[in-house]
Amino acid sequence: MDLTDDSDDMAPIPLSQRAMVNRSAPYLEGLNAAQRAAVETLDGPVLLLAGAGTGKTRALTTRIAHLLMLGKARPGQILAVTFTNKAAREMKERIARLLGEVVEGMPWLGTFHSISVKILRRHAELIGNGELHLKPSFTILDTDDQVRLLKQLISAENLDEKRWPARQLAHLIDGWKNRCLTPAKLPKGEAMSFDGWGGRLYQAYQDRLLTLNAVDFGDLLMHCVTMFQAHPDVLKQWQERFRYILVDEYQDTNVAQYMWLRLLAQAHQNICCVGDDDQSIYGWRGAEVGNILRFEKDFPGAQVIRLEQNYRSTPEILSAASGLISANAGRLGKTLWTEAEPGEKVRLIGHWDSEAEARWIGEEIEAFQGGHRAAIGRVSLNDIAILVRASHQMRAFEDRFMTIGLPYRVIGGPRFYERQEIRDAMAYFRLVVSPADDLAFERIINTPKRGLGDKALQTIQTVARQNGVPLLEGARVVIEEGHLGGKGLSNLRDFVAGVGRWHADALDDRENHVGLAERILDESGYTAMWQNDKSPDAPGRLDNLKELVKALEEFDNLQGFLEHVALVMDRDEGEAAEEVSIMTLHGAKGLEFPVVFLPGWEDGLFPNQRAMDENGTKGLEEERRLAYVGITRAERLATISFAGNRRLYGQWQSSMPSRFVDELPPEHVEVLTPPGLYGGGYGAAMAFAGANAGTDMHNRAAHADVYNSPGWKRMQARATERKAPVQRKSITIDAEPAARFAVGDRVTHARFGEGAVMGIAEDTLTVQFDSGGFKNIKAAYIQPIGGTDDVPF
DNA sequence: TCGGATCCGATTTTT
DNA sequence: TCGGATCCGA
Repeated sequence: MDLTDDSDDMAPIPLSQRAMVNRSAPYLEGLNAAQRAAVETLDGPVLLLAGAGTGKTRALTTRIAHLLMLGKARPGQILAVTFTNKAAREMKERIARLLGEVVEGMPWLGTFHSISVKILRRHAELIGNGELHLKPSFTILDTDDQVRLLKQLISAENLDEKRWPARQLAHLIDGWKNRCLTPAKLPKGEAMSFDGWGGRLYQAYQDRLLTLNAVDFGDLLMHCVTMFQAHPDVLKQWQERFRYILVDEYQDTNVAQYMWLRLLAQAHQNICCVGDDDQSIYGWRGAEVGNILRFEKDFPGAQVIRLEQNYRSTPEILSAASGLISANAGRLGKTLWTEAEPGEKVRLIGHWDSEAEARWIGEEIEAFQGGHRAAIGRVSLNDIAILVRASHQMRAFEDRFMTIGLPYRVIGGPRFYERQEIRDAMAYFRLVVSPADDLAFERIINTPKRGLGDKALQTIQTVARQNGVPLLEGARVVIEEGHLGGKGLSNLRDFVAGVGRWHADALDDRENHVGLAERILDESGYTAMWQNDKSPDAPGRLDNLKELVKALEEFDNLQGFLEHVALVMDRDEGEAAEEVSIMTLHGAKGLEFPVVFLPGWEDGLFPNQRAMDENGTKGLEEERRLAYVGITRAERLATISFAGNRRLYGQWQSSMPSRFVDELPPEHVEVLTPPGLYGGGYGAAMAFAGANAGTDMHNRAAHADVYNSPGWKRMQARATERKAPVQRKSITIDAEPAARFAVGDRVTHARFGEGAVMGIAEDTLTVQFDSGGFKNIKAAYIQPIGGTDDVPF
């Protein structure tokens, strides 16, 4: 990447184009009043509250086009931030379309991370710890490398991996960096995390990153913010550059991103944040709804524009979703409306078990294909989505659809660049391009098996450290000085010689990098490793490797490819075939489908038990927003379902319909009679009871009486005689101080059973359950044994 | 060093 | 149930 050339950023729009704008602005036609205001209120802070399906992306991209056309800013002076690469790509395409491909790209339209990288590369030397400084060529560590590095540091401190798992530490560090905090600045309770080792390991980790000239994802944002804070002159330069700032999905910003934005927006104050507090579903990874709620305080004089006309869904779907979300407190409040023709009510159906649920949905989809639903019209499989809360729910559908031969695609599985074989191959390329990449070296030194295990690696590491050189260099010394013997030695010699040879070839301009990549994989024996592998997925992996090599064609050299992959970890989504989409609710955000199935609405699964245990009312509300997101994905028909019994971890568990079912406004919901329950309540009830009796007798939850659940009663009542539904207030559990507990107390939890309190932090208890394992749970969900406190559970 | 046996734990996931 | 991490014997 060229670090100095700004000419592209600053290219003005050709005069002729601007002249055209003065005559007319065709892209403004067809916008409603609110959208138009969102586009034309250009100066000063703007908060755009855009409900689901209200044309937010259109408003946002038109706004950018308008800025350019009016000559308010050149492309290089507009900062537009998204959360995913996909969103950034889509925005670029839309802008190009609006402008008739006038503007050559938007250099500062991208994700928080990709933009931070561009900024950091120009000021890398300002980041450091006094002795060591980052170099502009720094590499970006992904989560996998991050964890491996932490593992090393943990064992270097002689800590037990079991008690202090690297993954958990990585998660903690992420959380700190999300908030631009170092362990020293953490609030009291948190500072002790990882048993007091957190701070020390954090320091060691950051130092190690500097030595490796690497940053992790969290650093990208945090370094930017700290750098801006420490160097006002640099900050000023960037503030002046970005005359207009736009932020998509503002409700998903975390504290670090919020600080980053505030710093950059301070000079011009032309910041337009677009978001929907009702669609904030990423609290668990650091998103702060508070950012959107206090926008007006942060930017005094901010204009708030609401986009409330929905263009996506039928009135029934919209009303059902609105009714549900109204149970949440502290919303900014929007009233979505639509001019769309009435359609079908949201359908609700209960099933005996998860298999029946999958079977029924499969049959429904087949019926659509047969064109049996005139009200909806012809539906292609691509128009249908099944949105689940947890990915383990997907299996039932995959199994069923496989048997009946219904084509489906699972969206969101392991990404292309996260697959083992791809990461291995990438490590080879990384090592060839930068021989000092120790993490890459460690990953592939014994892949394929070269008889170089832990012992050999340790020897190399020791020698490398003694000589102060990278591992590859250390390996050379090991060979020369003969610290290793036998087969390992000769294999190591071949490996080191190979890397040296490929490295030289990579520097040779005449060598084609695609051919080189192929040769690396062949000569190293990596391809052969999978060819000899008998497992059923080996052929697929070989295909993936071929695809990887093919992807290289689009780049000038290996270096450029690696730079791209570190940040843009996306793969092509084959849209060619007719397939039903199966994905998680989180994965469905921002998408829309004519027909949507929402299975698994059972208490414990959705709302998810753990979300409620760990975050109390807050967690429940986030689950409810997730339900809202789910329903609002549907354009014409939404079908919610729940199952009385579900196989979880190989055991049958029965559960009650979700409390969200009770919160749906009855007038917009049609209750369907489950297929197995024709012929009267008794037979059906017996079937249910039988299923319950057959489950684990020791599991108290298994005996929960499905028929006493309000959701179920209501279903029965309405299916037979259309009585007014039993209205139940949703259970709200206020965060309760943990004061009534002390460490060592015996306690009980509705799901996990009995245990002992091991730690207390604010209103959260760490409990070791007799069934094994620690859990962090809000005190409100825990009952002291022998106590009389009434816990609503 | 490597492979098979065994034990453990199990949301959501982008960059 | 199933995938992984870990343990242990050859």
